[in-house]
Amino acid sequence: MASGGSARKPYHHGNLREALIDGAIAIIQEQDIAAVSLRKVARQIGVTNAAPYHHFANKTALLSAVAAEGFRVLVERGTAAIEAEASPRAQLNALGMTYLSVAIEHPAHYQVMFRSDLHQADCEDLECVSGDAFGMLVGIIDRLREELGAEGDVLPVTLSTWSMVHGFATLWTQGALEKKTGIEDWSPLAQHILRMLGDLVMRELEAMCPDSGHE
Amino acid sequence: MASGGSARKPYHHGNLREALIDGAIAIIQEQDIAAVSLRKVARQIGVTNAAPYHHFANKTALLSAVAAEGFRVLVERGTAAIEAEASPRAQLNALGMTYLSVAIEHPAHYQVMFRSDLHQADCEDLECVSGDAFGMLVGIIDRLREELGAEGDVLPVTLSTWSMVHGFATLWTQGALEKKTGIEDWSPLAQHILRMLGDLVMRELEAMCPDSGHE
DNA sequence: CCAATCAACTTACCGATGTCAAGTTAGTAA
DNA sequence: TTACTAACTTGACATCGGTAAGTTGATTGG
Repeated sequence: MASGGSARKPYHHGNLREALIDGAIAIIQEQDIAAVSLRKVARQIGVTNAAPYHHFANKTALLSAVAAEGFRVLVERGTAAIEAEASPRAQLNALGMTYLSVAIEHPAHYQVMFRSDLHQADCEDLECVSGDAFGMLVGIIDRLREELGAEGDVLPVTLSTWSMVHGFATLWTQGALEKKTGIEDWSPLAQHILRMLGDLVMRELEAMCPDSGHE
Repeated sequence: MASGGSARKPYHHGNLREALIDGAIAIIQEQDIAAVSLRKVARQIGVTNAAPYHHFANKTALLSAVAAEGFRVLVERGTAAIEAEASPRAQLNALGMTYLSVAIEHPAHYQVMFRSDLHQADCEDLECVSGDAFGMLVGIIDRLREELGAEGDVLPVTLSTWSMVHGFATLWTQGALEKKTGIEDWSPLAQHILRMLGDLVMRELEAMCPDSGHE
């Protein structure tokens, strides 16, 4: 939507929807989820209270869009990390570190992604792109299974992986780990944990091979 | 509630502090964190807007007390579960299931426990009792280490355990796992994951034994 | 028995928020 | 030019967290 190239502020913003998403993300990055209000975002853009309601049904709709944008970044960076590695095992590790980097570098944005109480009930876009993110992990585990010749349901292994990485991310971003352990740098600890996690996945999948001796 | 035996509502409530905590928990159980407001809690108890401020500095102080109460329940049930098992390995599994039961049976209360943005900055009571909860896990891992004769830093193993269980709890209570997998009953899946996690802990600790062959 | 004290509670208010109804503006298509 | 419509504004409502100042009533010292 153009609305003319004049320098004076036009009646129609021209790109309010994206501006609202960007504005909300900016507040989230610089401050907090609690600091986000529709009125403040609108004010910063130079538009009145009610203007956002012509682009988002309510606050949760805007935050759903913010969450979706976060998943989009996660998928983008995750895909790049996966493609940079050859073996599925290395890909799993790379995806884990990328996931944690995204989460810990943008803690508030990460929280919006997983606080379902902030989301609209049935936001197709969000469900789709979060599904894509989950799909990256599913894909790696599946390639690993093929490589090893494992048979059976890999869902529990997949979910345990997601759980551990997500748990570490949330505990760290909430400050719980730093407070309890005094550790300041998350990266070495994360590497250690991802190594253990990778071993777990490998062993579980190996145990699922027909010739492994286990049932 | 003491404050004289007359049936008429007395000016002094007599036990407002605990009534506020119980009222907030009730709203959290029946509805949502977002449904909790100081005014609504006060209203249900039959007291005015400003009354809670004589017992709690602000809303976060009340929610910190609510969170602490949650950790107290967790420690109580966790301790009972641990004492019901003989081997550290079984204790680890029992503590995991108890943790997940508490979290999933009271999802909103569990969120309050780990949403540090809802807590007061330096709530000694909360830090103390949440430390006790972490201590249960630390204790089990330590007994396991002694039993196996492992040497070295067990913190990474401990944190990976906490991460996985906490991650599963948060993903489940946010509805992410149910939505992504279609699984309705968390318990069998949790048992499977806790078994894998127990194996991970055992193997890592065994690898830390002086005679294990690994460095 | 009385007066002083003090914590517990109330009243009245402030600014901010999410949301809505109704009106206004400005592009666009006939 | 006219009609239509999406985008935006105005103004309002109920509710919220929080504060200042006043009121109540139990306790205590004399």
